[in-house]
Amino acid sequence: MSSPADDPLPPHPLSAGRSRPPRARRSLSREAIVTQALAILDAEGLDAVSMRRVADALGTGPASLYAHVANKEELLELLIDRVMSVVVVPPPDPERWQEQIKQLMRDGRDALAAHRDIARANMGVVPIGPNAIRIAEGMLAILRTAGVPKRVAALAADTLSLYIVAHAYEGTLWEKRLEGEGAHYAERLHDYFSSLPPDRFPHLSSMAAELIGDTDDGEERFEFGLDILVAGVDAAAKRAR
Amino acid sequence: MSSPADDPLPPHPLSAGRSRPPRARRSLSREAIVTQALAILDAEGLDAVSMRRVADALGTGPASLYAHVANKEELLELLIDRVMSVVVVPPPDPERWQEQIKQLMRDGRDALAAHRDIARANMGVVPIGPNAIRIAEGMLAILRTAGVPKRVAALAADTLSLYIVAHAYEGTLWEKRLEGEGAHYAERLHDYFSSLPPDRFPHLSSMAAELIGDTDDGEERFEFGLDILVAGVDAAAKRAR
DNA sequence: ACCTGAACACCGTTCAAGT
DNA sequence: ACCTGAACACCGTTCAAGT
Repeated sequence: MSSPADDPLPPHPLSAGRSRPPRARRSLSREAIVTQALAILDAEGLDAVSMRRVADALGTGPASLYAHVANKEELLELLIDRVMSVVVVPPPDPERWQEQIKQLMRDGRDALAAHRDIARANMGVVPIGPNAIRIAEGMLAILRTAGVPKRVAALAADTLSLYIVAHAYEGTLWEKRLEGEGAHYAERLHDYFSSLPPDRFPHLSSMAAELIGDTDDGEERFEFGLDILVAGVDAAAKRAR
Repeated sequence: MSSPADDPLPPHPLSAGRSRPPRARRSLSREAIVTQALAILDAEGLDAVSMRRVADALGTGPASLYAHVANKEELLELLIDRVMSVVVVPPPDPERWQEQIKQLMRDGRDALAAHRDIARANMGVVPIGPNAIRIAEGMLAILRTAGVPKRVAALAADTLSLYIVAHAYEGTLWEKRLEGEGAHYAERLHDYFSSLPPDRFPHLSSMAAELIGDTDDGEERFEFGLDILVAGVDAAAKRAR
């Protein structure tokens, strides 16, 4: 998960005697800090990504990071943008706009899901990094090219982004419960719903199976939301025209 | 914002000489702890709700709380359930199910919005308290009575709940930015989008006004999502039948 | 300009000891 | 059974001092 281009290299042997740049080697950089934060995120999860842990992994103290990032919030914004860099946006095709929107949303969800509970950090942030705006531009391009009015497209982009992040976050929570409380977590939840008094909770008690679903129905739940949202945007666009 | 019924009362004068219950007065209780946590939440926000602050406000140390709540997560779950207690669920009316769902979602959003950034805590939790299951039962009752199939109703309840919490949380973030960076935050964001190079970001740069909206268009954004989601559930239900 | 050690003001949780 | 003081192992951030 390391990004070799970001690692500081040892001095190149052929440049040994040559004139050095005026200031000594910069052992830290934004890139190196974000790369190290990503490694910790992937290995141990978001809670392990502290200024102290990142600094420690870089062989320095937490105060040193503040020469390169304003604070932890900025570090997390940079980390999110790094994670989002893998999402590619397609050239808009008005004939297939609904499928293009869905695929972009799946890709965004996958990018977040590939890095533990990074989605939790994304919840608390107005994403404004280079990749965030690149993806937002791509989503707006698909909607506008398909004839969705400006205001509807803007509202839709907002709602769709919210759904991606919220669903990715919900998925990590589910995983956390499963690993934390053993594989019987879903089973215990199912039993709890089933055991509710049917006179007061007729629906909850009889719908335990549907509410819990399989252990691995996150994909179906995500697609259900995708269908609903994209169909809703289509309807809103037609209404607005 | 205090709930007098939860405050420990001084000994009643008429009961002065009577036989006391076997153990000394219990100065702490779940109810008192949650009430104090709610007061701190309302006064200073979620970040101020720490075990130490709550204990301090109750005149004791943090360790004392652990006799009544398992950990901070449980305290936050109890707090969320307290906040949700104001939401009332209507008797299902199949003729008006879409409006009933929307109103229930507005009420849930309002309950969260009335207590600072409590929505952030709600993001990280599978709500299972008495009020959470009461509201879930009410939502499922509306959907099922209107003829929505079980599986669709279960998926819809999940997606709708996610939207309520995610939108409430997004709203608190916006407020935090506005108060933290002054009223010019929206203006600066608008200028940033406008200033993006139009050749690379034609849509973002030309849609700044639509994307930022008025300072107070949270209500419109929420209603937009409500329309889309409820219409989408209706379509999915019809497809499934 | 960049980096550092040390400190400040906090966290959640545990545990032995008290009543 | 309930409560407590003290400690453990952490946090993010600041600041004077170094180079």
